[in-house]
Amino acid sequence: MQRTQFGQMACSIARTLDVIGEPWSPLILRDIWVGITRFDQIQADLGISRKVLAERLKWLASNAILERREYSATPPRHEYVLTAKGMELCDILLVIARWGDHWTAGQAGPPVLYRHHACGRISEVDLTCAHCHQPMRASDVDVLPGPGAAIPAI
Amino acid sequence: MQRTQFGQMACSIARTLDVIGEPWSPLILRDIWVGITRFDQIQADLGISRKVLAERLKWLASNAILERREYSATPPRHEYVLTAKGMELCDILLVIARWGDHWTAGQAGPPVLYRHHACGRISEVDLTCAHCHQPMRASDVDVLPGPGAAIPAI
DNA sequence: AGTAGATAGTTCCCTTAGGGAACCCATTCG
DNA sequence: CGAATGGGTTCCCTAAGGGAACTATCTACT
Repeated sequence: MQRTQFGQMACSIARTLDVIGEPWSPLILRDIWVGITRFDQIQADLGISRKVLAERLKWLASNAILERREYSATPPRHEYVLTAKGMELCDILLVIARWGDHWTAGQAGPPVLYRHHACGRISEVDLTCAHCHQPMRASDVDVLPGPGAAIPAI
Repeated sequence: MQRTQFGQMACSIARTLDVIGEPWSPLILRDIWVGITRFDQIQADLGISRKVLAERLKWLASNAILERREYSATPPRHEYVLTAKGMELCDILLVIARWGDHWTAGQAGPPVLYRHHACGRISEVDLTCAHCHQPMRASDVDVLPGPGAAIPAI
């Protein structure tokens, strides 16, 4: 398909999508996040083609999102674990899941719930301002060119 | 490519990706968010194929993310505006951009900055717990099956 | 009147990425 | 020994993305 590469754009969104923007990547990340860490487990859970799964895992590992770790030498067995960089990517999943819960769950209710370690309650994320701690949503901000703006694009 | 449809999975992440998971969709959303709202403007800004852009806009409009609005009758001219549902999707972009700023910006610095309306400062989002208002990151939660969990998947 | 330009797409062909099944190889279990 | 498990790789087929050309409508200029 000779797909356009996003990595060279002067845009943090495009550059992030270059890493996890391909179909399946976020779902693979989700599986590893919740503890589905082995090749065959992920393949069975998602129903993804083995070929595509192998490609994605290799790509994510080469971008330091995942680490391929041997947990048994004989027979050689591997699992994939998140790096710190990869764990921070999962923050995005939390926000994606919240939108899906709000807009696509229907009367059945959300498929999963999130329990917050700090307070022990079933909760959801709020987006707040790092400075004033008030809600900070997409509709609450102005977007301005920053120092890395080669071209005036986001 | 006979791509697998995510919409039927019992997973809010998969269902959200079914709406905006295809390549380009998040970047189209971003453009409209920051005020690039007309077909040719978006096409020029992103360098996307006109065919794919037309397909994406039609899909996003049919999913009530965007609205196609006539802003001039003679000649007939249209722009695309975000619905409330679409504006909430942009919250995801805010978090995606934060990750990109942290991990891909390099020494040039972030390409764009975000000014928070409430406090007027250049800031970034924090993810906090809706209950206890402490930080709530992907590493701070347990994932449990919820009422809509047909299959025990996230 | 004729022509150029802007807007918003649609149509065409070509290449390549994803799907799916089969295959491979090493080790361990019964 | 044969079967099962884990972790992939290889093959072919189809459909999705890229890119350029084409269409259509109205406005503005010469």
